[in-house]
Amino acid sequence: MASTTPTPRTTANRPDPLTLEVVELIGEVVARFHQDYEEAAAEHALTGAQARLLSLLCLEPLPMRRLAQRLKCEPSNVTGIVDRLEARGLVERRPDPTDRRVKVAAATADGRRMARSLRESLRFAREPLAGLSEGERVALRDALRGMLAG
Amino acid sequence: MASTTPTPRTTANRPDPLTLEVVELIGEVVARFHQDYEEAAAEHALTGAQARLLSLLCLEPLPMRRLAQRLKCEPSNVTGIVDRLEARGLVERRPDPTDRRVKVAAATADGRRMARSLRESLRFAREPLAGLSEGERVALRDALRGMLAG
DNA sequence: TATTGTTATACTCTATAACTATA
DNA sequence: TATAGTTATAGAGTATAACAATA
Repeated sequence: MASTTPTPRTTANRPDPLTLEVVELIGEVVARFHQDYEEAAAEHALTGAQARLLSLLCLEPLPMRRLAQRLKCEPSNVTGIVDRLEARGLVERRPDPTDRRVKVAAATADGRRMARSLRESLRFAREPLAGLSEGERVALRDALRGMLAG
Repeated sequence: MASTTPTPRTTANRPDPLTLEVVELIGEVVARFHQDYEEAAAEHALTGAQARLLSLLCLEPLPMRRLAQRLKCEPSNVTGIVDRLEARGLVERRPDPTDRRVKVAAATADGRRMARSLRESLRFAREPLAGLSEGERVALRDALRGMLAG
C-alpha cells in the first residue's frame, strides 16, 4: 500500500482522513493524560514540575545536573524545585563521596510515600486501557512501538 | 476475555505486564508530543501558552472568557497572554456588537501565518504515524477511540 | 581551565482578590 | 445584583549570566 512515502497523502500533500483522525485522537489522549497528571499533583499540593522531579528521584537518587537533563531544563531551575521539596521533607541533598562538587538529590521516605500516593491517584494515566480487550491492547502496544521507532 | 474487571490484573492487584508496557509507551508518546510542541513554539519565539491560544483563535475568534475555558485557566491570565500576542500583531481584540462588556479575540493575518508555520514545524506531532502501515493505523485509531470512550 | 551547583535577574504563567463597565 | 474583562499581587517555572568551590 503505497509505501514509498512515509505517510499516505491525498493530492494536495495533506494527510489522509485516517491519519488526520489518529493525530487528533493522539492529541486528545495527550491532553487528557497531562490534565490528569497536573490534577493529581495539585491534589497533593505539588506543581507538575515538583511531581515529575519527585517521581524521578523515587526510581534512583540523581545529581542536580542529571536531574536537569532528565527534566530538560537548566540546572539553575532544579535548585529551586529541590529547595521547595526539601523544605517539605520530601527530598534531601546528599554529598557525593567521589566528587565534592556534586550534590545528589534523593527522595526521603515521606517523598516516596507521596510519590506512591500520587501514582495511585492518576486515573486516566493509570487506567487508560480499561475499555480495551487484550487483543486491542496488543494492537495498541504494537502501534505505539512503531510510532516511537519510526 | 476476562471482561468482568476493567483491566486484567495479577494477584496483587497490579496491572499485568502488557498493560504496564502500554501505559509506559503512552507516557513516552505524551512526552514526545509535548516536547515537540514546546520546541516548535520556541522556534517561533512563542511560549506554549501563546502557541495554544493562537492556534485556538485560528479556528475561530473567541471572547476572552471562552478562551480561558478552552485553556483551562483563569480569565485574568488570558489578559496577559493576549496582551503579548497583540503587541506582536498576531492577535487583536474586537468589540462584541451585542454585549459591550465582551471583547472578542481574533487572530490577525500575521497570526494565522505564524500558526500555519507553527503547525508545519511540528515533526512528531504532525507525522507520528510515519512508521505505521494502514492496518496499524486502523488498529491504533480503534484502540484510541476505545480509550477515550472507556 | 573546566565543571558543579548556586545566586541574581528578568520574563512568563498561574491563581486569587479587588476593581470597572456594562448588563 | 450578576457578568466580562482588567488590574494588582504573589508564587512558581524558565533561561541567562555571573559566581564560589572543587576537579
